[in-house]
Amino acid sequence: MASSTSGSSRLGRPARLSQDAIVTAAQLILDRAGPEQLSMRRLAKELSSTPMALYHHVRDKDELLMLVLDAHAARFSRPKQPTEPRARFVTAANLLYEVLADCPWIVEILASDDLLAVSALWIVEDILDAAIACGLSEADAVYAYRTIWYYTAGELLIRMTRNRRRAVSEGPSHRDKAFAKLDPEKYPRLTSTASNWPQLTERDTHKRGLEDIIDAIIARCAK
Amino acid sequence: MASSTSGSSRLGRPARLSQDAIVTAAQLILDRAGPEQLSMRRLAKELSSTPMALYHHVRDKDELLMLVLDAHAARFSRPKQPTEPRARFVTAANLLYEVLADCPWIVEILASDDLLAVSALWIVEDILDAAIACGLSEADAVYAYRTIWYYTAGELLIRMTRNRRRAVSEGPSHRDKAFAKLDPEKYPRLTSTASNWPQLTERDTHKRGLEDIIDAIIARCAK
DNA sequence: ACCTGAACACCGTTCAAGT
DNA sequence: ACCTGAACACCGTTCAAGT
Repeated sequence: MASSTSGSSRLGRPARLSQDAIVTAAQLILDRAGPEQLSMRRLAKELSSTPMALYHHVRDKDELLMLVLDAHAARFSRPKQPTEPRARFVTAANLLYEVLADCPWIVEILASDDLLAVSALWIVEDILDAAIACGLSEADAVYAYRTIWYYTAGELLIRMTRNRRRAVSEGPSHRDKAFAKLDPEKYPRLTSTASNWPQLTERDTHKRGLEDIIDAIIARCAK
Repeated sequence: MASSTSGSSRLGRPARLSQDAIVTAAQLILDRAGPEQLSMRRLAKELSSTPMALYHHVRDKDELLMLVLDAHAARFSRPKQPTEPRARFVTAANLLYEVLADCPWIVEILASDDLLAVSALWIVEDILDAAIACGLSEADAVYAYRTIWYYTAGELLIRMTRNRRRAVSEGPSHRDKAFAKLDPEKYPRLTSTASNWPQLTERDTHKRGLEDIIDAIIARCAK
């Protein structure tokens, strides 16, 4: 009875679904339609299956998101580190950002779990290692990592919500409208800097921020 | 026919609901039950009303959240600033954190809108002003504010999701389990710093991070 | 073991109607 | 003007049943 299908020498009939197929389909939805479009129901539809079939391969939605992050991080290979300690630190920290910057759905994971996909652990490892190479103690290295992580997560969060807004409504954003009716008497600084707020080169700016933070931590820990 | 109720000299009958009452009730739910418990339906129930009645006083849930943030920020009075520029900068930046640190529901707003509640504008104003007093250009002041804001938002986001986790399940967190089965060969730094990760004095640590960031930006912009 | 259909207990929001 | 009930178009997840 088994393996009546032509060519296949596997035992039993193949499962219609697999964790791999589910994760791949989820990534497709996230990339094409955004995180708010990813529901178990829609994912099932995309796979020509039923919502409940998914729960046979994945514990719940949180685990699914974690698996997606894992698959994403696995696509990045661990690069060779510069030898000069500070450059190594900056490179490692920037990589954390680069790995996450292109996936807007990451916020969904941030909001539901720690960021510790197994495939991404080497990023944390490299940052800690670079920090220690710069002369920081282990406790200071952890502190440095955390500062960098907060800065990065915050940037991602804000940028993603701005993108979401833009996608939803084409009109002026809440912030634009708020700026428009600022009282210059009460808020002179906000008024005069208004033209500086529309930001452009986000990636470069983030890297500059990282360098500032790293230099500050090195300087304080050295003295 | 009007004002047949004893004592009241108002015209017409009083509205059963008001924006104020709705916002107050929403704050109560957020403080007592957390952001994931705040739904229009539950809020209506708390007010002995129907979900749809709310929409007469509030455009949608996003606007409601914004109003809640506004009411929260309005409870803080603008403090006197120190005269010394750097101390002013640190104080102003730290205040941004203090205003937000006690409201775990803030993340819900971060994820849905810019943080520009009208009542909170003076915080941004003070940070910009302090930065300029430290000798930064207007463009650099905006950059400094943004760096501080990302750092703060990231900290809030991560801390809040950790609290949420803890509230849901009492068992060891995802991160604790991940640390437990780390391969020391592959991740020596992560392994040896593991004991440094359980963090305690978050508020002090955040302030230290702020000082580091501020010093770095001042230093780079000065040279 | 793997999958299905129906159901549970929710969401935010719209619409047409009531006073 | 203010409020209501019913409905629309969704969620994640559980349960009992099918092969």
